[in-house]
Amino acid sequence: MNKASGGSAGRPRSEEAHQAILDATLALLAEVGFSSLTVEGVAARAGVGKATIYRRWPSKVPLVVEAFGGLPAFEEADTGSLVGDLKAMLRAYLELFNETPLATVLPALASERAHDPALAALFNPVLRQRRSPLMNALERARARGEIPPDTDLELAADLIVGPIAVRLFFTGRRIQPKLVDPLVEMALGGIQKR
Amino acid sequence: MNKASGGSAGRPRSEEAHQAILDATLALLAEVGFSSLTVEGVAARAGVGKATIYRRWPSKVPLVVEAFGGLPAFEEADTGSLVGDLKAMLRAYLELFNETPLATVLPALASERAHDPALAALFNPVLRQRRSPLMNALERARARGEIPPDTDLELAADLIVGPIAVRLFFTGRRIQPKLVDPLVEMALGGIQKR
DNA sequence: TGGATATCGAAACGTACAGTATCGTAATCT
DNA sequence: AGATTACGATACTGTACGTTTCGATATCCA
Repeated sequence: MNKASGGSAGRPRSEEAHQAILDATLALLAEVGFSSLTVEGVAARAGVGKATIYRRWPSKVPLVVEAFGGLPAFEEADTGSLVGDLKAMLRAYLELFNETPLATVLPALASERAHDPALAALFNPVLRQRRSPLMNALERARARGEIPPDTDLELAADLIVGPIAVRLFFTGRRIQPKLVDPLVEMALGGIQKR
Repeated sequence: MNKASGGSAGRPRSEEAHQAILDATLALLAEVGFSSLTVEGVAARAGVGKATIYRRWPSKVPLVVEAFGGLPAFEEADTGSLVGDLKAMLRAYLELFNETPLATVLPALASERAHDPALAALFNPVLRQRRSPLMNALERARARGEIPPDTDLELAADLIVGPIAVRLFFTGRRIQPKLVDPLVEMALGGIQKR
C-alpha cells in the first residue's frame, strides 16, 4: 500500500526495518567504532534478522557507507564574502563532529577505501557531494574576484579543510570551534610575512 | 652472548626473530593492507610461531605501530629559506608514499587510534617524532623573521601537510610530486588576492 | 659440568564473527 | 485463493584471533 507498486509480487521490503538498520549502525559506530562493529550486533540492536541486512547490503562496509551518507555534511552558507562563508560553514561543521559518529566513521572508511576499490567507488561520490558547499563558496569568491581567476579550487579546498583532517586523523584531540578563525585567516592570508 | 646480560636466566629472546617479524609485517602490509593483515600470515612469512609474536606484542595493532615506526619520515632539509625547506621535504616525503606501505598504514592506524586509547598513547609520540623536521623548519623560519613571531606553528604545519592528508585519506589518487610547488606557494602565500 | 629458566617453532584449542542457507510466518499482488 | 517475496530466527561453514601446550633449545649461574 505504501509502495509505488511498480515492483514485482510478494511482500515488499520493510522500510521500517531499513531505517532501523541504518540507525542501529550509526549508534553502534559511535559506541564501539568501526572495527568492533559486527553485523550481528547491528541486527540485534535493530531487532532484525541478519538475512534482512545481507539482503540489502552485500557486506558490512557498504552498509556503513550508506549509514554514513545519512550524517550531516557542510551546510551551505552565503554571507557575501569568502571569509564569512568559510567561518560559518566550518564552525557549524565542527559542531557536528561532537554530536555524531562522524569523527570515528570518517577515518574508518578512509582506511578501508585504500584497499577496497568497490568501497572507493561507493565512497568517493558521497565525499564529493559533502564537499560541494565548500566548492560553491570558493566558486562564488572567484566570480566576485576575491581570489585569482586561475586559482586551483580543489587545492584551495584541501588547504582549508586540511588542518581539520590532520587533527581528526592524527592528534585526536577534540577540535575546538575557536580554531576556525585563525585557520581560515591563515589559509586565506598565507603564513608568510607580507 | 649478544645480550647485555643484565636480564634473568633462560634463553634470551631472538633479536633475529624480532626483526623478521617486523619485516614480514611491513611486507604484508604493503601487499594486502592493514585490514587483511593476519597475525598468522605474519608468523608464516617470518618463519616464526604465533606465540613468539604474542609474547612481544599484545595484539596486531601495536605490532603494526612498531613496524610503522621503522618507516621513513620527513628528512630534514635546511636550504636557508622556508619555501626551499618545505618544497624539498615534501617532495622527498611524497616519493616515499610510492615506495612504502605508508599510504595504507597511516589511515589504518589513524582509524584504530580513535577507539583505542592504548594505541593512541603508542602512536602519538611516533607521529610527533615524524613531524619534527617540519616543525624545525618552521622554527628556523620564525627565527629568521620569514614568518611573524606570533605564528601558531602547529597550525601552520597542519596547513602545509593538510592537503596531502586530505588527498591521502579521501581522494586516494596517487599524490603527484608536482603538487608540491603550488601547495607550498598557496600555503605560504595564502589563497586571497593581494 | 649440570640444573634452572625462558625462549623457540609448531600445533591444537575455544571464541567470535562473517556470510550463507533454511525454517515457518507474514504481507502483498494477481 | 494461490503465487510470490520478505520477514525474524536459527543453524551452519569457514576464517582468524588470541591462548595454551608441547618438546626442543639456548643461556645463566652455581
